[in-house]
Order: sequence, then C-alpha cells, then structure tokens
Amino acid sequence: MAEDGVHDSQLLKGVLSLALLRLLAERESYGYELVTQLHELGLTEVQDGSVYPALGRLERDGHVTSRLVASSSGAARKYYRPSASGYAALAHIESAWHSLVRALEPIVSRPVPRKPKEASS
Amino acid sequence: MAEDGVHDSQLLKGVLSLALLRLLAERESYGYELVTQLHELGLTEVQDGSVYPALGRLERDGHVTSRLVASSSGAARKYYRPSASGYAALAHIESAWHSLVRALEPIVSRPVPRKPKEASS
DNA sequence: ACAGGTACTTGACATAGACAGGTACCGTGC
DNA sequence: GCACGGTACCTGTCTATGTCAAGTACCTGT
Repeated sequence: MAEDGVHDSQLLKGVLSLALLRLLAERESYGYELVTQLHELGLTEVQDGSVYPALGRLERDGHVTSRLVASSSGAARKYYRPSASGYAALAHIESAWHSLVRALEPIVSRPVPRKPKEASS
Repeated sequence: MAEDGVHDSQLLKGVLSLALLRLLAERESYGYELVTQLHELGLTEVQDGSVYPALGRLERDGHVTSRLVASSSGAARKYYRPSASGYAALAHIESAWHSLVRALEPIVSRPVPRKPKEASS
C-alpha cells in the first residue's frame, strides 16, 4: 500500500500548471521530458494527454513561449520557457497553493477523531 | 495584501470533499455552518453553491448520512455525518493529499530561479 | 404583513483532466 | 528498402467539479 502516486484526479486540478510552470522556471524543457519529470516526482498518474493541453493553455495565456528544436533521435521537440507573465503567474499560483496547504493543515494534520459508530459502552 | 484566501478555483477541486469529510469527522454539522467554518479556515472563496452539491455527492456516494433537524431560528437543518465508508474515503483522500503535497514540495519549496529575461549586460 | 437572517436547492456555464486515438520523425535490424 | 519501436506531439470526447446567480422556504421581530 502507500504505493501512492497521488491518483486522485480532482486534486491534480490547478496543480499541473503550477508544477509545469515551476519546472520550466528551473530550466527550459519540452512536453515529453516534463511528463517524465512529473512521474519521477511521484505524479505518476499524469498523462501526456493532460500535459500537452496544459502547455497549450499556458502558451495561449502568454505564460510561456515555445520554440521548435529538431531532434536527432525522434520527432522535433517544442521547448517551453516561462515569459515574464509566467513568472508572475507562478508566484501567484504558488502563493495560492501555500495558502491552501496552510488552510488545510489545521484540520488534516490533526488525528481523525475515530467514531465510526457510537461506542455505546 | 495577503488578504488572500486561496482564490484559485481549480486548486479547490477535490479539496472541498476532503475538507468537508474532515470537518464532519470532527463533528456532525450542516451546510450553512460548514460554509462558515470553511471561510474561517481561510477558504473564503468557497460558495454555498459549491458546498451543497458537494455534500449531495458525498451522500450519493454513501460517504455521509444525513438527518433533518428543525431549527428554531430559520429553516430546518440537514445534519451530516460520515459513514464507515466516509471514514475510509477520508483516509484515502487525505493520504492522496499528503502525497501530493510531498510530491510538490521539492519543487515549490525551492526558491524560483529568477531569470525573467536574459541578462544581456 | 413584511423585512431580514437562516438554510437548502437548482440550473446554466466554464474548465481541467482522463482516456484513447492519431500523426510524424528517426535510427536500427533484416 | 522497409518494418518496427521509441521519441514526440496533437486532438476529440467524456466527466467531474466549481462558479455564479437565482429561487424556495422557514422563522422571528416589529
């Protein structure tokens, strides 16, 4: 068990763009590689079919720019890097993420009061 | 500033049911009160229009049971409490949440390498 | 009777992911 | 030369969840 890997699709929402932006801030990269990196981070459920559209959205919103680079070992790669607005968005989302984590902490980090049934002693 | 309150609708997805289930594990409650509690936790963006459907889903999925209780100061309240399956679901979602937080930590807790533009001295 | 707070419900709408399929490039083996 | 598998990307369809806005209903105080 605990063979985790997040696997709760809803929780991923919004987090993907955060992770992507953050990874790209670290260094320019492309979809295929980002998927691999996400998997290594433990986000094993993330599909490439989620990543490419996400990158598309980031680009559409002007948060990243892309350039095509021919590869000698397969199809051409589309490298992305954050734009100035991407850095701003990253800061914003990251702060929202921290707020969320902090907001949830008081309740999730407290042991669950077990009381599945009334212990009618 | 910092008047935050998460406000990134996508990030809330999936987290709402976690928070709701957790709060209900703490003690039986009803929609209106849960909304208030969430706001106090810092989840100020959560609308009652999100909470009631969420509670409905939890009930539909058998994770909570409800009972109607007349109130002497307004409309009747629908009190919810987790079922056995709700406790199981809570444990599951909570573990997924922790995995997610842990997975993101290595990247978000590192200072962002600022490089908005090539410093062409 | 009416205003206003309490409390729940509903429907139209938007969005992000999951999933599955398709395209295309490249080097290797035969 | 050609099939094959790995690299790389794109797209369409479906579903879940939230947002927003509106509506219903109960109860108390005036």
